[in-house]
Amino acid sequence: MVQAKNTAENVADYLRMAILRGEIKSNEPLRQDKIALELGISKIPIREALVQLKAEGLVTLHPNRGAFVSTLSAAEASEIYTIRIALETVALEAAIPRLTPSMLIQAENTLRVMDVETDVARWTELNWQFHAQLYQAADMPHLISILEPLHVNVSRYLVLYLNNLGFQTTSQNEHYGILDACRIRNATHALDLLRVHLQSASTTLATFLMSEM
Amino acid sequence: MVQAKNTAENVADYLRMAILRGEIKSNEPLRQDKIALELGISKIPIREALVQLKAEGLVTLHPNRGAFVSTLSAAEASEIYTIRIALETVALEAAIPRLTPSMLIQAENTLRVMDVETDVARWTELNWQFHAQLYQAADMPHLISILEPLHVNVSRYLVLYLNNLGFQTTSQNEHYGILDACRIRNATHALDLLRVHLQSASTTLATFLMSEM
DNA sequence: TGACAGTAGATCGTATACGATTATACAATT
DNA sequence: AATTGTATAATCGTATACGATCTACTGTCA
Repeated sequence: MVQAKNTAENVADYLRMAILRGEIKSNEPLRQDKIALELGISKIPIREALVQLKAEGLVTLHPNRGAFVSTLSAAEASEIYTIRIALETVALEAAIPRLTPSMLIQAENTLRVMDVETDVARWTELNWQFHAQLYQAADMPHLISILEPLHVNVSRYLVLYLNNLGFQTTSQNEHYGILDACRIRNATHALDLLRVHLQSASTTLATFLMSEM
Repeated sequence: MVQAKNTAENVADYLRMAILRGEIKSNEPLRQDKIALELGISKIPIREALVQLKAEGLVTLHPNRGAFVSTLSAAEASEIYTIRIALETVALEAAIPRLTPSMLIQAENTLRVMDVETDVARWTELNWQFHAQLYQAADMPHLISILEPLHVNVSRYLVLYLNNLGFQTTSQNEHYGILDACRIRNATHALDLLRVHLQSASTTLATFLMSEM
């Protein structure tokens, strides 16, 4: 059954996408009246959407002053990756013995699509899709629901420099390596590769964030 | 600066406490009109509070049907503890080299208060306070903000059987052990004790939840 | 000139009102 | 008896309206 979404959830999706695609930049205010006018609705569902986005870490709410797109400091980015490494290794470890052949094929298909995807925002979506497909087998929905916003929160910065470097190629090689290790059920190796994969993304992002500020 | 809270946040605090103290039981509906009448306010801030509590995992929202206090299955409880073990060991490891003497004394004071606390709801609050005091030194606010709702979400079940067993005594012994290991900066030992501590809480809770359902 | 008070406009926060959706009770039908 | 249909009540969702708060600007006074 597909849950019918109310207006607030649709607004949250709309704003999340706008933030992710960089259409609304860091520290920019999200004016309730303005968004309401834009979407042709009232402020009520927008306020609820903002509470939701606050929980995801995408916006910061200042009482009586409004909502602002949150900024990620280098320290915060590194903290998020530390959390991701801790949780994603747990997820992958639990997943590996449960991965079915069809799951592995689906994950590989995602990588194939990523190989030829040029839109960076879409590429980061697929990036999470690949990881999530593997973690799905762990059957830990709560863990996934914690990981997803963490991924979203850093990926909006990743898109800013993805074009420049050979990051995508390196990242893809690491992805194929992880997938191969999963296929032969070599958990130790898969976890090592995943740690290196996330760690390298972490340092790349931290370096980028420091150079910007 | 102490953030001035708006009505929605106060409502969230009020409802969270009511759920935690068992005044509103699992699966019970949270009627917007009823709560609004009770508190003498309108539904608008209540709806925002419910979105917040949904993010914390305390309530489940069904579109057009209302909000209900969420239930924890044995599987979900065990998943939450798996997440907590992964994250709390990371936090404690980062914290140990940074713990100051005054922090250690404050944590010990919390344990002393717990020794004589008879109200179980208050005891679980202090329990989290003890853990959080240690983790604070890690300087990882995002990690703490993920851990807190996880702790809150299981503690409302812990209070249901805390009275019966010798759980509190065992738990306190483990707490003092962890604190001692922190004091002598023996990270390996502290992490081992923490893992055992959480694991035993996990199995106790899982057993309890299965016997209830 | 610089600090401050006062005011106007922008924006937020929430009470009220009402249409939309869902639940309930009960009659009609098979 | 079980099922379907319908009226009614309960509840949710959101638009509108307005008071409260904040921001920016202006003019006053030292």
